[in-house]
Amino acid sequence: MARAAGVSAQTVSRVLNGTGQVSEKTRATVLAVIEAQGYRPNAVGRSLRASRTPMVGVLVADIGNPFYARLHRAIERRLAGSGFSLMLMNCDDDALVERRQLELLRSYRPTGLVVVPSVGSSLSDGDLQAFGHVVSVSRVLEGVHVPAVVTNEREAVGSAVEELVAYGHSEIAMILGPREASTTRAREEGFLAAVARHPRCRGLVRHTDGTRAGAEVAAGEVLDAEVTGVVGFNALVTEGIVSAVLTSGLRCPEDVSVIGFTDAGWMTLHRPAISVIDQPVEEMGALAGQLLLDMASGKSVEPGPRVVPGVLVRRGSVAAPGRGGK
Amino acid sequence: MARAAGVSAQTVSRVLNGTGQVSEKTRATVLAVIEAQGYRPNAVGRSLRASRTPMVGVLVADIGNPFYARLHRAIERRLAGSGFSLMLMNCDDDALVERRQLELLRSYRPTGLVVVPSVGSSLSDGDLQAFGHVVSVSRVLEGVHVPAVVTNEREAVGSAVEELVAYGHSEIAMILGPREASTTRAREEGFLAAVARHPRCRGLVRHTDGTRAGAEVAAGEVLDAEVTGVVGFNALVTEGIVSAVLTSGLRCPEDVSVIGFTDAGWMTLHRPAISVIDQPVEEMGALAGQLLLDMASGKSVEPGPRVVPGVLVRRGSVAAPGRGGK
DNA sequence: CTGAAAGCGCTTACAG
DNA sequence: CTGAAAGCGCTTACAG
Repeated sequence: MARAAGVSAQTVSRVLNGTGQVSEKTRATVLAVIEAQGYRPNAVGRSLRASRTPMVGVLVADIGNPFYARLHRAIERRLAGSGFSLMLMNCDDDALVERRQLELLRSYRPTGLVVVPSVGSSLSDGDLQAFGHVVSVSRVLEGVHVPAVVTNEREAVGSAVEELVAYGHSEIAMILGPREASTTRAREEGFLAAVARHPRCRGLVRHTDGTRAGAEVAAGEVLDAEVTGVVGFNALVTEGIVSAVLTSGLRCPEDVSVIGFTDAGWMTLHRPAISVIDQPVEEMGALAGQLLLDMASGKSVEPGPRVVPGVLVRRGSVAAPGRGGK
Repeated sequence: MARAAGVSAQTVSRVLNGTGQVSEKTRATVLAVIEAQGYRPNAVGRSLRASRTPMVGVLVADIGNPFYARLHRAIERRLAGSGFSLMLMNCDDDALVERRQLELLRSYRPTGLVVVPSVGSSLSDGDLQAFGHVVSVSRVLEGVHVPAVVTNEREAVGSAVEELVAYGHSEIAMILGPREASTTRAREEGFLAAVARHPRCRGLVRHTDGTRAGAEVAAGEVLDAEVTGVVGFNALVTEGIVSAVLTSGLRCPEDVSVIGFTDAGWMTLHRPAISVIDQPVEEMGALAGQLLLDMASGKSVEPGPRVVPGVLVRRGSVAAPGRGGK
């Protein structure tokens, strides 16, 4: 390349990076040759020299979950034009796979990492410091000091409980995810705290593996227990709840009210449309991307959570409890 | 690292790669120091030397579409343990973004590329040869000679038509995606060919932008035209069709039968459950990964399509046409 | 069995 | 304004 233009490699480098002084004539020649040859600078050489790759790893628990797909897209959008590329990795919510994926990522010397820790993740500050800049999203790692982007889980779930109570429900349940997930604990606490605010109200809680099938079983049991309102842990669990309502022969919302967590396309398609606590995924991804850009540009960024509000979207799946009530 | 173990860099290299001869004693020392330091070889240095990065780019049209998320996961699974990492990129079905993403990817000198071309993609053989090994999936690029993994679109859509005809439908429609997509053309041909096999059958076809909103409008028009059976182009379009059926006040399957294309979780949740032509996404991803591994290992791989069968999954959304029929 | 030398493509001082 | 030199971390011959 440099030879074809009749100049040295570092002159090409100067033209490409806009550093140092280059005569207008030389610059034009170099740019012409670049164009003619379809030359593209080798990012590997550049990274070796810089000892950092302009790449941000994104490790999520389950790429099949639309929430994470939307999150990836939002981060990508925020980082567009910054020169960073994204390397998306999936760990199937397996702590061992997570560790293996991070090892692989680390070998590329990335500039940063956005991580949604797996359930039962054993990641420590020590593991993460090799990544330079780390932001965690949605789930929080115990004892790890990195900036985190999270939803106001407790308040958001609380607003779902208040909605059910306002409609007159007193026997309500929440179908949760795995005990080990920080989101499960936060949403459970929010649920129980909100229920406790209403003396006549009784709250039932079930933990599941977070799959549709698991949630369906748990929801079936809860419905047998004469509950009239059910809150879902996430979109998949909400699928399981709706499925259980259908197979139990109960009607929604006449017999059972349902509120989901995290919006999904099918929720507006279902009859009744499913009311839901929606998480601002785009905002969360953009914020995570911004935090990473700040850190990468040397700004000091405090560790700890950035809380983003979940919002109750009212549709048709909540009504006054009528089950056995007439 | 090498210094800490009291050996030269290339001895460490030999231990790490299992090449050449290393005494058992030296090997043990080196491994101990690697372990103690948490040393991880720098993939960048290795790639620079090899002039190829052990990385496979995966460029999809829309990461928010669960089909592509499942595809990515299947490719990842097939490539697990091969030493290749995946770099997932999204182009939002925009040919310009696609080109930009590929430029970025190219700067990393990846070993291969799996691409689902964007609608209206202008990619040529010339653009793609910089990637060494390329496999296209789902959509096919006109005039580009690479191995491709595709569904038997025509036959699969044909089987949906046959199903409707077998139930007695004669006025049927298909809501398609964008004209420029190869999948649209193939599915349209399959639809029209199957309809043509039945003289009493009339087939109506509508092109859309492939979004739920666009499909909803088109499906609404088609339902006004007294069609009794509708076939969807993909999962999102099928959402639009189901939504249009709901808002039109018609009942499925009593008034209108619906068959989707590409399975999605909500389809079993909807009442009636939606019958669908399912694509074997896992198989497609595994095959794409396999083709790439074959090419990377120097096997000669013929360009051209590998056809994988779509399968009709019968659920509850098809019945005999009753609309105005009694 | 092990090390010194060279080079992958780039950028950062340093000379001129 | 431009180039020769050095070095990022690795691996591939080549000596010993």
